[in-house]
Amino acid sequence: MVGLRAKQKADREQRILEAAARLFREVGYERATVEAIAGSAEVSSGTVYNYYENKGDLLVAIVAMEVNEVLNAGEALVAAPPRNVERALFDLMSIYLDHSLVYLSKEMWRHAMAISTQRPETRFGRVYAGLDQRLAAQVRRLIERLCSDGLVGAEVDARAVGEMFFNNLNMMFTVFVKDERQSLEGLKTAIARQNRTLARAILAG
Amino acid sequence: MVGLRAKQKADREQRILEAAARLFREVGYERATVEAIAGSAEVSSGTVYNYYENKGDLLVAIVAMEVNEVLNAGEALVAAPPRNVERALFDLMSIYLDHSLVYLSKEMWRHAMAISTQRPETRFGRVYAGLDQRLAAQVRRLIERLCSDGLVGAEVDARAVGEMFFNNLNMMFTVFVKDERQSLEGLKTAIARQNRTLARAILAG
DNA sequence: CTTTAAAATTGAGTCAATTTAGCTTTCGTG
DNA sequence: CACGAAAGCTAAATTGACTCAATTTTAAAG
Repeated sequence: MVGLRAKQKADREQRILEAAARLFREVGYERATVEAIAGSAEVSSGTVYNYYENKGDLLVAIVAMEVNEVLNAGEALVAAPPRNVERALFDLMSIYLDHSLVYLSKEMWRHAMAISTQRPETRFGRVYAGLDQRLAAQVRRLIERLCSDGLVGAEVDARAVGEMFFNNLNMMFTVFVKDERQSLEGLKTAIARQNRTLARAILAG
Repeated sequence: MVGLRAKQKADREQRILEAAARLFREVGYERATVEAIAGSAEVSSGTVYNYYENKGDLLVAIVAMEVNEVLNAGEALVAAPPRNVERALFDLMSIYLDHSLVYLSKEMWRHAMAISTQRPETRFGRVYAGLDQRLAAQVRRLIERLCSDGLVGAEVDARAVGEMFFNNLNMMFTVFVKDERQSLEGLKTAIARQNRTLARAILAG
């Protein structure tokens, strides 16, 4: 990172992303036109497309920040999980959920999910799917860890069970962001109830 | 349904829907322009908007046909399920999945899912969510039925368990339609594996 | 300090969904 | 049957994401 060009480039890229993040939150993803984002970052709309393939890429950059933070926080928990299966699951999911609306509004999540579904083969789609997979893998590793700690029966198919917990979480979160009225607390309570049966079933002994 | 106007109206609506279904399949949802659909139905693009709020509404009309058929087929199974929990679940899910690509391509499913996520408050979003809920309810009722048949333990939280099976199915199906290479057989095998642990855990006795 | 080529920016233009304004057809009524 | 209103149609206008050819800026060499 030397030379005027490199500095200006990084600067502009940053300004564009900040402008997008602010406008997405203020007026929503759809009503934030690329023109307005460009104007707010003091560049032309064409320049936005030098840095980001399309409008959605601006969104995935924000989602990636969000998910990377919770993945890091989750890693600490997986390394030393509570010695109680239900509690460990609840704590990990709480890390994900409590952080989920810090950078992104529900509306932004909806658009991010929609684009990743609509265009799985684009950069956006692949990045988003990759983030999802890393979350799923983390849940799976928690189960595996509890298994090797002897809290979960050794005969349990940790992979299958981990996937099921994650898929259920993911779908519940999807329903959550589609409903502006639902609260995070309500969501967490519902998921805890759903997890209970399976969590108890896999207890060792 | 009397008078020239009413007849023409029904006729046009039908022609537009048929043209849309054909073009969506032939060239894909995105490349099927409203202009082309209108042309194929021998009306102007503005007329399409008299019958359907937007392009997505054409898609939801097709999805609704699809889902209603599997709901009916599923009802028969719930009324007299196999006397084996894993088998009953597998059979119900097979009804859903085996039928899933009859009217809709994967690409059409992706767009349907995306739009319902993006705009949950529109007619499309509400209709789609309603169909999802009816499917979820059917899975839940299967569990409840197996419970009252004595195959599933009476202490089991049938609602929570049913939701978990359905959410897992739904998320696996979402991943399936995002990947053109994945086969229906592969999907069914993966889901059966995931279901196994929970299905065995809720057995009576 | 020029020159030059590569890199970056710009904004006018394209494309497809949706909206609109005005015209045409149908229908009920006297 | 003729009239006015309502319903429905169409072509044209609008909108916003995205492209691209022309222009400007930068950095390196002489």
